Amino acid sequence: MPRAATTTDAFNAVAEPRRREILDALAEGERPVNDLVMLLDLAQPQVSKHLRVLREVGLVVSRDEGRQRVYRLNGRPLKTIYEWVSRYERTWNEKFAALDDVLDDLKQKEKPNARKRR
Amino acid sequence: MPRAATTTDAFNAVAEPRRREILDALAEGERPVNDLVMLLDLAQPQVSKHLRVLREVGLVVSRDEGRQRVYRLNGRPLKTIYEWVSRYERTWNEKFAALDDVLDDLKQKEKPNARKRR
DNA sequence: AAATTATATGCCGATATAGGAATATATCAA
DNA sequence: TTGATATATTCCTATATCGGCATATAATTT
Repeated sequence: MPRAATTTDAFNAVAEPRRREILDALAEGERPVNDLVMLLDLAQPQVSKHLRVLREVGLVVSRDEGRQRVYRLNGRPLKTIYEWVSRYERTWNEKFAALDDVLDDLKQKEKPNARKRR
Repeated sequence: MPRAATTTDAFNAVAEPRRREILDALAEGERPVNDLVMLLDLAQPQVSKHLRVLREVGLVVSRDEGRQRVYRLNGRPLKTIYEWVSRYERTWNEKFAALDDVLDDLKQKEKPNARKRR
């Protein structure tokens, strides 16, 4: 069984750094494909392919404008990632870590035989 | 050129749902491999393999305890993901969106020929 | 109609998966 | 020492990917 398709979800789509760059560029405003090509210094077909993946997971939407196709960001699917990773904020944030220590101490007073984590 | 290795960074390591499950389990406290095997209902070799990937990107560390190997979470590498995805919070958060609208209006008063996004 | 511009798709090749099964290694128990 | 337990590694196979290149499609201009 190979890896899950890049179009499976936002997690997989966004694991590719070029696609994150594309999203970053679109965060400043919608753009036609060729703008992205020049901005990111990528070959046009690769940009179109990356955009296809991003569209399939709903991270971008497009609109035709003459012979250009203008792509626009839709960050909504990133919410899933944000929500998952947010739960871990305490593991690198010192303030949270300090708070956890206090809470651990309180718990230990309640049940003296509980063992401490972290 | 194939996809970037799963061990390239946290983005790639965490794109696999089983590995997220493992991290979720470890978030509650360190555990030996077999605990994870039973908890997640996965085959032992697959768990070991997933743990290897997680270790290579620094998301877990291990400690030997008798014949068990106890794994502990290190969320630090997730910070990169958090920081990247946080920049997009406004794209799904209504409050931010409303704020952006206000800011857009203010900008339009300054330069009347600026065009509006979103 | 022909040429130009903008974008998408198709084909190719190399490669790193993920799971399954078997096996290796290492520690502990009898 | 033998057996049991805990974990890691190896071999297997199928497949999706990424980039490069060529080409298809579609709209616009001359």
